[in-house]
Amino acid sequence: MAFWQDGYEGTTMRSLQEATGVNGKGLSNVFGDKEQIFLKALEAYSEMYENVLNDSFAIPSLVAIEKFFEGLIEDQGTAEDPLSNGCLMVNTVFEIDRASGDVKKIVDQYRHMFVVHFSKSLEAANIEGVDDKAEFLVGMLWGALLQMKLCSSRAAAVPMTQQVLKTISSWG
Amino acid sequence: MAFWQDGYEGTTMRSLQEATGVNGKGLSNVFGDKEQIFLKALEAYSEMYENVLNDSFAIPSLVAIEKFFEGLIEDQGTAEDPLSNGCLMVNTVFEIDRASGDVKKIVDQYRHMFVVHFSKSLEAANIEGVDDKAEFLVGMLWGALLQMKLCSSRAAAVPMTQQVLKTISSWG
DNA sequence: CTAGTTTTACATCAAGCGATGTATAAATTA
DNA sequence: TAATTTATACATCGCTTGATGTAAAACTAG
Repeated sequence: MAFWQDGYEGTTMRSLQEATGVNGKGLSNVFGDKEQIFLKALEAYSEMYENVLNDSFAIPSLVAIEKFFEGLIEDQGTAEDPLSNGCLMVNTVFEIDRASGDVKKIVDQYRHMFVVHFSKSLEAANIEGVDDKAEFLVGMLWGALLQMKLCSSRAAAVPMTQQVLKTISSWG
Repeated sequence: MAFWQDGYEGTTMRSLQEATGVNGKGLSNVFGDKEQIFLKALEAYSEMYENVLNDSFAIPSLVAIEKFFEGLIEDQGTAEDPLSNGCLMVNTVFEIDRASGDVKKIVDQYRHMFVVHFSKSLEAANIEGVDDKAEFLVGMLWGALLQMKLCSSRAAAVPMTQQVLKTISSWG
């Protein structure tokens, strides 16, 4: 996705035309202006990760959480590799801070998606302080993503991820 | 600082003129082009935080680390409030990913600054696995910053920060 | 085959950008 | 005070952007 690679400002209508093969007039007629297209892209991204999380947390448990964080630092090498372009939602928050409420809303529900899955897994494991610990885990996720972004290296998040795994196992 | 508030792309030469009161020609003559001005701003920001950290970690200890994280979630309400505009360095990484090596270098040494201070404090407390734990703490810092940014609320980082404090005290 | 409609490719528009040139005002020095 | 240098205010340039208009091409229906 063009927005993922170049950001919102970095993506021009012309580059969108090249990337999609759809003509400029066609893009405008079907989707509307640039912001509308971007919102569609955000929604598509969110849905994609919703499917991924539904899969990872099909059986809510501590093991699911551990597997999730282990997966973070594994070299995926795919187009969806968070390292290559980062998380589109996180990128978006930083780029269009003052953006329309629509963007904020989509990002918020994206964040909430992680909180819910973490909470369910913690609950299933009969752990106390579910809400706080879920927030902690989400924070760790952001930390790992940022660490990888800052260092341009997936390995940079290994030490902190290992510490998280230790903490999680101390809960069980 | 204008770059802090509006980002690199969002800051125009004209807004810089208004903000500084310095004329456009003067800005160009003294600093050079826009990127040079931005690099100067980054360096100034880094130096500012260098002083803050030197102060906070004047006496390297676990207590210093704890105080640092407690300070994160306290309402500062100042112009340097990380919540208002976020961390300039983090913002920069997201905005100009493909930027010149100069930017990357400054951001890297900024990150390193935190690692060093955390490491020294952990060493002073005679804790094993200093390097990994320092990386963990830095990751937690990014996580807290991002959490605050995503939720537009300093309080949003409270649960995870408390968990970090628990983890730290478990080391001591 | 032809008339009507949709899709495509390209041109064009106003606006905003960074950068620079050009006169005027201020300051400094002899 | 007069001459020279420095600093300021404003205009302008070339470029890129998002958006839209226009004309040619492709497709569809009768």
